[in-house]
Amino acid sequence: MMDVARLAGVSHQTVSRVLNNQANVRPETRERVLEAMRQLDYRRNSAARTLVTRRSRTLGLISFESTLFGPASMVYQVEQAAREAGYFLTIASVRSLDRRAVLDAVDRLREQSVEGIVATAHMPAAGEALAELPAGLPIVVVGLGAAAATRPGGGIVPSVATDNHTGALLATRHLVALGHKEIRHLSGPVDWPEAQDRVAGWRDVLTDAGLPVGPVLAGDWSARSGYELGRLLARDPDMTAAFCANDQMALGFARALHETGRRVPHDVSVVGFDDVPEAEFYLPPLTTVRQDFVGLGRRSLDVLLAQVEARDSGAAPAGAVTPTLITPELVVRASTVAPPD
Amino acid sequence: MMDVARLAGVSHQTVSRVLNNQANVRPETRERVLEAMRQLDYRRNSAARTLVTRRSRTLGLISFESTLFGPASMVYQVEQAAREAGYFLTIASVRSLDRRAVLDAVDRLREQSVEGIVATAHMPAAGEALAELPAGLPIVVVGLGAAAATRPGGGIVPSVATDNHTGALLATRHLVALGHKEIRHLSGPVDWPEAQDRVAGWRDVLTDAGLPVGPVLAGDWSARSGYELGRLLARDPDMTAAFCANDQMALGFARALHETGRRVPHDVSVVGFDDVPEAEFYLPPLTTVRQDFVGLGRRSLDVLLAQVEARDSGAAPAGAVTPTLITPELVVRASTVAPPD
DNA sequence: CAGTTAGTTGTGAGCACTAACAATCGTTTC
DNA sequence: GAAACGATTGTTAGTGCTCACAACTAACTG
Repeated sequence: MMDVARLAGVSHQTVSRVLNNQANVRPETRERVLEAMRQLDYRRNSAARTLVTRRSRTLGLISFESTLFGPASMVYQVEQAAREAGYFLTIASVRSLDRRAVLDAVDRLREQSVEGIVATAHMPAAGEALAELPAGLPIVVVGLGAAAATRPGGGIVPSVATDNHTGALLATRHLVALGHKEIRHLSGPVDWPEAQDRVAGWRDVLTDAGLPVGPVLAGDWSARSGYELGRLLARDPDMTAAFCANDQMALGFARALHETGRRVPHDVSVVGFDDVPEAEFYLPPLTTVRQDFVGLGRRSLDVLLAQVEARDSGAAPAGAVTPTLITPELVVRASTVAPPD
Repeated sequence: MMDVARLAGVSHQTVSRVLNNQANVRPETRERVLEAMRQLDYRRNSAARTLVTRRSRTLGLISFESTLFGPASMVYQVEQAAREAGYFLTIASVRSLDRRAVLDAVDRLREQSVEGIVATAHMPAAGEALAELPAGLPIVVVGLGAAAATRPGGGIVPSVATDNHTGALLATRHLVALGHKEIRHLSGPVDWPEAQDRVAGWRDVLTDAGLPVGPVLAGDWSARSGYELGRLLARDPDMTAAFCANDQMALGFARALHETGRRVPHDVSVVGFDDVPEAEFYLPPLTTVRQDFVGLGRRSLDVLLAQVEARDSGAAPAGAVTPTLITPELVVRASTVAPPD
């Protein structure tokens, strides 16, 4: 910085002013400084800046180590939104979602002095861990949904999620409307709030319609788990439709049905959840519930930045923040038809 | 830090020594300091540390904004490897792979004073952009493969990639061995080195076997592009097999064949590339070439850290680094059989 | 018992930057 | 024409940490 100042014939403070786009610098001086910067290929040392301003302009992302479409797109959405707001993004991935792993990740990010954290970590253990955090640290949890966690201060951990309950409603009602009576559900891991909300939505529709509610078979979001549950369920002669907790499980499920001689959709209708880009090209093309992952990412960053800025301007942290829910949308394709006869 | 020192009754320097696990601190003093840290929930200010040591202990990842399985798993692999080596990871995603976008991303990372960059950016424009970087900045490109870029200093941009040529060889030979004569190829975007290498492998096998080499149909890695090319190719009555540039394209391709009444694998055999977790559950389960994404991520970080450490210890940067290639593996499933009659 | 040594702890400077204040200059106002 | 003002630029201090070096302590040597 001194070098730039010397070359431009000004003081380092003027260089700083130019760097931060402050007013009150004569245009020609500004130009001289910019030219000097260009010549020296200067770029500011953000460590020094962070040190003195006490603002790192960095956000942290805690991401469950998953290559599923949802979490993966979240990374990019959040980074892009962060960049547009002038923040850097550091990531901390976690292999498992137990309390310890999540707290470790938070610690790593805190050491980096991030100004806020986006956590795409869903299990209750994760929620609890996050609730334990120092009250000052802005955070938003993606996907916690209705199961919002309360923090020691009494506030709620702000969260943004797809309205999974409504999504499940949409999917199940669609099957009911087609005339199905025996509608099964392949759920995600029972301790994930997302999975729970989808189970609840499915159950609510069946109960309202006076239809039998079968046992819930839980998988782990993977196609393999859908396949394995499918092999089990294929023995159930009454089933004419199934709502799967995500598209991958639906894929595995359809494959298992196919192997056991039951055709999709003629014998069994299948609905997924997510609408991954491939779902349209499955055989048959999958009816599914589309989540707005782009909106989820953007919205969560909005919520986070609101906290960051509130803290920065010394405002009291907003009290009870209600969880933000984003409504998903049913996409009807070829995997669902009326039941046979 | 001063607070900790005061509480433990030592100087700030002793606290620093404990913090950095330096020797020559009496065990009981160390314990006292650690206890004080715990009591105050102290964590070091990494900005100050970076400022004085001139080492940020942060690496940067430039990632093409893609939710494909490969790029997505790379993020986690790299983060994990970085963490284990004691580095933080900052990400900069790019929407498009033109020179400008890539250079912007590099700039953002440099402003963060990252010590090295992993770029999962593949197009020649990206390669060129990276080749222009200041010689001092450690970098590794994932996926550039044989098309290594040279830097102004004369060195080669170090790269780690799947051996795509060999992968294509494996896939195509498999089809030839089954007795196919008319083997088509659906490639990725022609300007991606990965796509080019796969095209070359396919062509080499056909030429060696004296089989006809049809036109190359280029897609964009998406299932949709596979589908669209499939609609076109379905009119080709001679075709009995196709090698697709990735699994998603293979999926779309199979769907198009199905729609036009040609059965996979009975009428047309299909091979993919990647072995995404779902490939095993496609209908039919997909024969494909498995890429070792875990190895790719780890290996690229090894290569990067070697440079970072060399620079740190003042060693001359290694001269001509040969690109590291990781050999993929053929996974035979149900989508390939001998041609009809 | 002085002199050396190794182990441990403390002191001062400086990293690159910004905030706060001080100084300069030309212009306006009365 | 002096005082006041606003715009621009400069000076100083301080951010939390590590490095280099200094200082102290206890043990050992001749």
